[in-house]
Amino acid sequence: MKVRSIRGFHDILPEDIGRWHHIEELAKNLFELYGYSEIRIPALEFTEVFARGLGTSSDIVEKEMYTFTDRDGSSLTLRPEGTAGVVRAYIENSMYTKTPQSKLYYTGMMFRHERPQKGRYRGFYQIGAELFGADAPESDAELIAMNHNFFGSIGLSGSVTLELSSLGDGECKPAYKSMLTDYFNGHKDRLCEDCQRRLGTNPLRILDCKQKTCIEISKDAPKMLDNLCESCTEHFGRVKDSLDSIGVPYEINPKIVRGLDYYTRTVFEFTTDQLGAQNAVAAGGRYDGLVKELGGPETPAVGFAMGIERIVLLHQQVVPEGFGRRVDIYIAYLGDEARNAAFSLAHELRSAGARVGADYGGKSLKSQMKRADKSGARYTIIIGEDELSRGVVKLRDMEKSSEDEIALDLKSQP
RNA sequence: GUGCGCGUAGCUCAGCCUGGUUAGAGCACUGGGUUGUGGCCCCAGAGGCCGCCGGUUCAAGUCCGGUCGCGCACCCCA
Repeated sequence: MKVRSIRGFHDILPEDIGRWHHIEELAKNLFELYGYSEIRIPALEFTEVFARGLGTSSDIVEKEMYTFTDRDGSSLTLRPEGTAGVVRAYIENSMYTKTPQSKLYYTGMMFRHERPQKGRYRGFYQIGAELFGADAPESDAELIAMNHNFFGSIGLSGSVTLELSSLGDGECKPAYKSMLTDYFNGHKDRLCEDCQRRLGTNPLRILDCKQKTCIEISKDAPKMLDNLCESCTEHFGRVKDSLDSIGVPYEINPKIVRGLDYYTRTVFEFTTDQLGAQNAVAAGGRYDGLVKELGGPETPAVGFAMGIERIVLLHQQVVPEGFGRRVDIYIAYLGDEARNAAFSLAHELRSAGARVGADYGGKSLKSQMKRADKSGARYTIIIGEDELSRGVVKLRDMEKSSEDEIALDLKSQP
């Protein structure tokens, strides 16, 4: 029996890594442009960090966490998302005493024990950013704009849609929730099985149900956006105005339901219709209560996370070519003496900064040329006995199929 | 956790319905056609517990049952 990887976990192979690097580099550079710094935090935390952070009724905490007992009996969990751990680090390192605002970004693998499907893995990568200590709506807008610009920078503006809503704050959110529960209770017998259950757990999700009768019932349900308190209405209005003022397009979707319990006020998702059932490629929002919930001072915060696999998948569809790794020069040789020369020359060229490919397998020149072709090298240097005795090598331009002889030691810069 | 689909060469798949010689193709790989020149073409070669276990049968890649694995969808979510 061969060894194999765990279900839902996958390898990212060399042929794909160029695209990953491209996407990750653009994200990091962009985030730093906005003043964010990277923070690296553990993949493993005390279970409590997530249980308290995400809310015990959320599906993630209820049934999707990789939780196990450590040798001393404490309960540990592999992070299912990034925010709770960043908040823990923010509190533990008293970052609120250092600067009035903290702008942090992170990247790494997250773990959720779900049934895998297209664009969904049990071990998957996210890049996320969190802004602590800012309660102004313009901060929400700036963060969203940063996310929007990221999609622009990797050429996916046309493939994603920004959906925006507000969930209300500590006051109007619970009030709306009970209003909604009352409403759906009145139609309970007509709701689907799932929705009857949701009524008890999270009535907001009923609004997102795909069953025909549930959709019908939802049509006349009270809307969160009509029931925001005065300050939340004003906050949401200013978020929209700010986005308008810099031309970031969005669609209001009052049915956005985030999976984590900690969100307040602004929530948003960048969605696509090109990835099957997994339509969210990035999502986030404001979470003003979380820092306090985890034992820190009352601190407003807003953040988001992007699913890298999903973005890579989408990027592959939109920009299919051009991310293979290449070498600049391939060195082919004939004979033992020439092999020594090839070995030294490869070393020299690499010292000079060229990406050089060569294999010393003693294969035929034809075979070496094939490998040179596959390696994507623009030039192939051919060292034969003949040339060696004259102190020259052949430089073949693989695109033009032309050859020149150049001196072995004074390499002209190709 | 639920439903549906699929497991045959490194990869993509045909063959299964209607059981019957040595299980096929394309791509990739190796060698040759060209004593030292890539892509296109031609020739040859190598590469298979037909996922696994059991059942039916004279005979199973093919039919049946189970099991494991994978995929998609639901739930939920990045």
